[in-house]
Amino acid sequence: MENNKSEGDEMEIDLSLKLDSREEEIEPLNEENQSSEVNAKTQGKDQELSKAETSGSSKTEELSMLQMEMNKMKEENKFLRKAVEQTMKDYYDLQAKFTTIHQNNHEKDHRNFLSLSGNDDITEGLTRSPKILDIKNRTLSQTSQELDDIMDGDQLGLSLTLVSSNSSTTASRLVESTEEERKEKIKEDNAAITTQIQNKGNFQGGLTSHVTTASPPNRKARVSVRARCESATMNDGCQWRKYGQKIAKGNPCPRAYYRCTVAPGCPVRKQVQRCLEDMSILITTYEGTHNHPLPVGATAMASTTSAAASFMLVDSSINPLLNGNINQAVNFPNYHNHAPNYSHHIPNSSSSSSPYFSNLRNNILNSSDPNIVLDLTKNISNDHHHQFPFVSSSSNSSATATTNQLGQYSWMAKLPSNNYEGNSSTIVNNLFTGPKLLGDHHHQNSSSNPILAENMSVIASDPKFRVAVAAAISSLINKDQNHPISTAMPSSLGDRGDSNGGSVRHSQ
DNA sequence: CGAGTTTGACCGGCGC
DNA sequence: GCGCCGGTCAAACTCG
Repeated sequence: MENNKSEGDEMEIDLSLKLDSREEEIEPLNEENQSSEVNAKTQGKDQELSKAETSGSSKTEELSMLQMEMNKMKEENKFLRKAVEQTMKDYYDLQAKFTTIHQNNHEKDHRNFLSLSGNDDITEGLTRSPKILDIKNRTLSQTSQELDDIMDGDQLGLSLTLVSSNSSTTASRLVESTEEERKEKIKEDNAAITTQIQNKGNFQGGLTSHVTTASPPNRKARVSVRARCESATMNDGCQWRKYGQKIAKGNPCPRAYYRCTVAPGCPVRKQVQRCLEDMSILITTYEGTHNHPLPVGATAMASTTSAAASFMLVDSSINPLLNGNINQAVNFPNYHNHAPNYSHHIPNSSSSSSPYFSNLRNNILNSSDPNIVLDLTKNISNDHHHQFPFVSSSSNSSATATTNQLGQYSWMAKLPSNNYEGNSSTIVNNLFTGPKLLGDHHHQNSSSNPILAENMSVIASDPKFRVAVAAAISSLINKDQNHPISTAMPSSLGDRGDSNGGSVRHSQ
């Protein structure tokens, strides 16, 4: 199977995802067709097997087997391609909104507060939006209080905080700080730009991203991920070598230093440290950009990383259509099947030259030193039945992926089996069926759409997703700071364990 | 024996 | 200038 190399180059995403654009053009996505195709394939496979048993392998059978393999790959490619396209499209939209907010407010009050509440009810979304927007015109303390109220409230589910700081706050200190400390930091920093995207409702996972910028220029962007992880490190699909360990001030837990060993001279490093307040939380900080193609396992997450970036950058307060609509925040394939009017912006394949990308990057990079902390630890451990089985079973993740590419999207496993067997489009569409469902879910009854609720929590609690989010942002920032040699850093695939794809001595 | 880990030493930035 | 601290180096060690 061949990669669509030209497209991969343009998309700035490692398309060892094996997209087949030609097939895509010839066969527009059609769920019914896909279903019938899949059925036909499975039937054909059975027939092939029986033939092989009776008459042995012949060339014809071999050909048909290969053809089936090819068809299967085409299906996967179709799905992945949709995912990438949707990711890019949504990303542009979100970036544009972020830019607008940033420009409108950074002069008066360097703080923006965007909210993506899980309530998808558009009516309520409209009522919430003015409230959120009004924060921008409040005093700093008022804004901080607002932030605290929201963060402390049960509505907190998914949040993104972008902090543009003039202080000398270092990334490591930021990592070490607790949630309250970070909030405190936000309060104290008059130059902070805070973008908070929230998803209330039953989204169990919390996600907080802080982009902290310090004065010294030319510092590498960093992305820190706070995630619950029992193992020493989280598997992000790359190979790491530990080169040091230190006891950092303020945290008796040693901080381990790793550097990427996938390619010699790769500048990417990461720090791993346990959270002082909660030893079950692992803080992983990435720095630098890979100077090599990512491993196959890592590139499989490339589309997810973009989705994650978009996921955090939605400005629901501007666009009522986006309000509380997780589906539009996360770029999952075929979304426009449900919201055709929203698919107005199919991304230009040259993302690096896109003004949207440039603007977004500039917004962050203008602050000199972007550091991002992704906190996805909230409410995750409290609801174990929402945990996706792959999270705790690291090796299962990749094993599933070999069965089906969809297996790499661990959150899909919560879908009804009949959908899963049907086709990927149905799976995705059922996963996020739009604002209406989400809103109903929140305001009416949690049982109104238990599948959706589970899927939401699964997404946020999946370590892969967390790392993917970090990778997306890190990649975005580093592309401007460093030479955009590679794709998102770091891609993730699976939890730590024996799935590192290399020597057992390779650290993850 | 090679690759990865451990751990004390070293270096540079920063604040006082 | 001095000390603190984060980050890195590299020799010794461990492991398969």
